[in-house]
Amino acid sequence: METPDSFEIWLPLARSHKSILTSVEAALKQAGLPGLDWYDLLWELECAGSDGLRPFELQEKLLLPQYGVSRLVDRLAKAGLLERQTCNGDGRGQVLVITPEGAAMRVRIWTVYSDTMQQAVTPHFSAGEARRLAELLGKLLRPAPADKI
Amino acid sequence: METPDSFEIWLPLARSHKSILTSVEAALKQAGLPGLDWYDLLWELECAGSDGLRPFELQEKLLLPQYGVSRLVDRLAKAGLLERQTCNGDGRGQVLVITPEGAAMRVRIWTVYSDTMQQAVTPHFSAGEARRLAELLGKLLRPAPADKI
DNA sequence: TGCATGTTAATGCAGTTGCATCTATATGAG
DNA sequence: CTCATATAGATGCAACTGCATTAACATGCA
Repeated sequence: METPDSFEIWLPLARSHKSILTSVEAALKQAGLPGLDWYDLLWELECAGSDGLRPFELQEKLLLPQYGVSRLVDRLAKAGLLERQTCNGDGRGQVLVITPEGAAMRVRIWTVYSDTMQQAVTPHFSAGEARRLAELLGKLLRPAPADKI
Repeated sequence: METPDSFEIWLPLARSHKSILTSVEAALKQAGLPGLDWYDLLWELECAGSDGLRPFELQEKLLLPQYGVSRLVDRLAKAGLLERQTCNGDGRGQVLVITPEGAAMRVRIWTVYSDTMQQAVTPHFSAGEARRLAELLGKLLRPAPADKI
């Protein structure tokens, strides 16, 4: 039995990612809701609570480039979903805090997001398979064991 | 032991996808090569050989919207990597055929793509894990068993 | 044949992204 | 304190994307 090369992982990963993402974004658009980039940002802000987050912290959490965060934040702020507060202690920076409207929007997105996702993923797996897949995908995220690089 | 919900699959899937994709695109840019969208198109054309492919066939294979293919093809054509041939039998359509330059470019991209991918994926898994992960991801692509929808 | 309907592909426009650069503030050495 | 350097965030411009629409051809039916 052969060792699969990395493309036998990457290829289905990329394709299923694209296909699921397309479904979810279509469902959100259908519902007149903003896309997953907004959701992800709102989620992080909501987790951070009233302490808020600095843009550069979002950058790390969301794996976005600096200007990506800058503009995304701009749009969410214009939509009233977050508030920019001046950062005492660092005059260059700012602190981003979710508004009640932002939190409400996150929930609205969530209902559609969650639903579509469930339909796209669940039917393909038994409980055991799902658990194993989640576990294996987790390994892809964590830093690789030092001896294998 | 609990059944994981679909997000325990989607979340690491989305994150690892983004992170791997970013690595590969960065490596390609670094090497002065075009991105993966160009690669994917060239690959399909090369597979199709001298028969070529119709744009709407690419659309299905690449999971791209119609206008996406139209413009991507435009760019590749301008770069001389494919040729548009008139389609005898359907005056609306055209047949896209890869040029020798296109095939050469595909190989150049491949060396970087393949290399970066290998580094991003391989260290995380044993051979058995890799095989299992590839298998499970495959299930996500194929249509779900009818009785589970 | 003549016309209604469907299919293939292109495109104008507005919104978004990537890249490079820029401003403003912070930090540390002398 | 003063200057060099580093960091936080914004922005101009060109390229790209999504959406809606359009043009050109195909197909089927009266």
